[in-house]
Amino acid sequence: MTAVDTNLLADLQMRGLVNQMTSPEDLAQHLEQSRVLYCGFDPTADSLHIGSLVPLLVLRRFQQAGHKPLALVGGATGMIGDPSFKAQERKLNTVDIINQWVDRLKAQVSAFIEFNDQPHSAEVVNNYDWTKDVDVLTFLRDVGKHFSVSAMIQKESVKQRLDRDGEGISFTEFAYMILQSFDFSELYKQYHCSLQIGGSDQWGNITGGIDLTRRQHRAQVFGLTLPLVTKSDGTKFGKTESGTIWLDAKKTSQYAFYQFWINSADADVYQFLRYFTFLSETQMVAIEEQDKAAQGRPQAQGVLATEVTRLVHGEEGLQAALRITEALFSGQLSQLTSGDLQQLYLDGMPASTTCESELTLVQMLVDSGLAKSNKMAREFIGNNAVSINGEKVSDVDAVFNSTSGLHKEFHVIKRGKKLFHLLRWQA
RNA sequence: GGUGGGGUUCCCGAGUGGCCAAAGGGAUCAGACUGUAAAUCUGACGCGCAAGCUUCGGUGGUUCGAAUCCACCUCCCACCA
Repeated sequence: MTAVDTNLLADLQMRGLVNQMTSPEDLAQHLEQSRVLYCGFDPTADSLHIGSLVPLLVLRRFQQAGHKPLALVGGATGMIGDPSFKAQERKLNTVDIINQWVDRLKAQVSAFIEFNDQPHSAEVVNNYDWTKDVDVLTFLRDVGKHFSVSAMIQKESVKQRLDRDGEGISFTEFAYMILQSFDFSELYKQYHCSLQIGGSDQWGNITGGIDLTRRQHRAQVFGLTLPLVTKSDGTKFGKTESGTIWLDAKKTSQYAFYQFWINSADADVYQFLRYFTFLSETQMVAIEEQDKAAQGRPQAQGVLATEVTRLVHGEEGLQAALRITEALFSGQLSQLTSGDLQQLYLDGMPASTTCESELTLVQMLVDSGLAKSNKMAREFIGNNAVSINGEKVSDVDAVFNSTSGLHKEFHVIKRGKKLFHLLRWQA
């Protein structure tokens, strides 16, 4: 029997990672032995985003404490679409696309949990495997019969949708809850899985699964939900001006990822350390104390960005992000060597190459995506928001060519305080 | 299938023949102040240097002129069956 860390629940609570759980005392006792738990991830895009980071890391926390995590990829549920707390019915994606996404998610999810020869080695499962061959009649008789529609419409997760004027819900989405419940029951049967974790919006779906498992297998299983990550200013966590922060480095570079965390607000950063890092409570308290005592910029954002970037992108990814950050925010651009700039290019700094012999500043801004239109580009220049290689440029008609660049090859374009682009002239 | 109500610029939401590129709010962006914060203040926020051009679910029509009127289509919602 694997040794189990019985402090796990206390640690999760200290971190604020417990939103709700079913029968807390029984669960605490249940977790005194190594158990199997699962969390589902639906393929709603070709990558997970940082919204899934909390559950992924909690799976890891459970595994470190000696439990066996199952990462469920929703090949079946992803075809339906979870209506929980969604304001509108969603468009269905094609089967082909969903299947591609399933493969990507499998790979992504695997990076957060350990696969080894231990009894609590992680596994990735796909609910399509046990759903695809269930025919409608069997499903309705064996599964659907256990659900009461009047109970289902009482669930908070769909209630507001039903109450909301101008919106409705299709039977397809309404049935999602049943599918997810079936997963839990099935995983209990196959793996003796006795705990499901998920975001707070999953409470209704999880309790549905607990009920079904009890009815089908006369077994007590548990649910635990994690808090929704919120920001103190009320804006949505995980979005920036440039969009969603993805876990896939091809969609959000390590540098952009690192930058996201370093821009965390003071009011949020200490909570984020608890959510997203594995630092001990003493370490985190020490950081907070020191920041309070010190004047000026706190260190917490740096610690957070470093820890999370390393968790998601590994040591190499972190170093790449740090090199770019260092060069852009604390170094003198003009002192970078040609090699340094090459490295930034390789590290994934936003960059492009041009073959033109010369370009106006306006064109450079638009081509690099730093300005959406010529008009905006002009406005930025007029506002004194643009600099090239560290020098402010306020001339709307400015023109550049390769010889005006660093090492006759590179222009570092900066718009505003934080957005950079590396333009490289093709020889 | 029937009846009624809707689809406005990123979002919410005004606008029911010209004064409408379209109120207001939110989000977002830039500048100042700062710590690559917060708060605050200023400005921008369809495209175009401009003249002007392209938008209000789609297509056609009425009109000197349409987001606004008409026809058809399409999608959504509610109720009834």
